Amino acid sequence: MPRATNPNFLNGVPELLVLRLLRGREMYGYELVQAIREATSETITLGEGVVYPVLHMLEREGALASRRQAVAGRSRIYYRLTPQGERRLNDISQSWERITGAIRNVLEGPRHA
Amino acid sequence: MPRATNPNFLNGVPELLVLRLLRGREMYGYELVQAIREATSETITLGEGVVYPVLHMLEREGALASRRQAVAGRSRIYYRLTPQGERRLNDISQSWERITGAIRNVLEGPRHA
DNA sequence: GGCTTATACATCGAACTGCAAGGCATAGTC
DNA sequence: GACTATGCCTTGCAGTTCGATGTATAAGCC
Repeated sequence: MPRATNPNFLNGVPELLVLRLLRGREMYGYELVQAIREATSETITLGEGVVYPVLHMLEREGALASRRQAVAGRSRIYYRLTPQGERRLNDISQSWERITGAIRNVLEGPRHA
Repeated sequence: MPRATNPNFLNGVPELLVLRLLRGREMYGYELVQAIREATSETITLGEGVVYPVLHMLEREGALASRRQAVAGRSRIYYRLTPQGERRLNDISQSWERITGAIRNVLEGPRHA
């Protein structure tokens, strides 16, 4: 019998952060790398080697749409959330809270009235 | 220059849960598998294939000590936290809270006064 | 007696992340 | 003309986690 499974658990935090930061305003990859560092006060630093593959994957799956723009001789690719991407963000956020909530409960102890 | 790195990030949740549950009372592997399921209200289910290797690794590194005991024809291996294991638990817990706190901040948005 | 389920240990291969490193190109600065 | 910052990208490695599988005993059921 197949085991009940936690769908990969806590992975996908980079994906979660990227989706969340793209909610509301479009950004390009390099910008996201720095935004993540700032938004987490240096706690989380994702390299380009993490962010770009995530962006490509999310676009391939329809969660993001992109737009090319030249700026001062440089070519930026701006990404924005699609409706599907917003749904995805909501799903992952919820899942994230369920799981970290469960862990938090365990850490805080069985009962500390 | 070497990139600043987040030390493996969010992995090691099984380890964290095992250490936490062993704080205070000793348990054996099979018991831990179920305790984790119950303590998280079925949110997190770790198979034996996850728990046993973690136990072996933690013992090998001195965070756990074990004791064999026969119960009703079955042989159980009880694990308990060593002082080193307690330190390890504290470190990981702190790190866990720093990181999930940072993520929570991002999820909640830049400012929602 | 024969079947299934629960207890209890264990290992292995596959899959997936995430990371560091590196590569390419332009623009600005000293 | 060398170095840094910006901006894109890919690849190989290492570490986790997962699911499946294996072994053995005990207990319940028909």
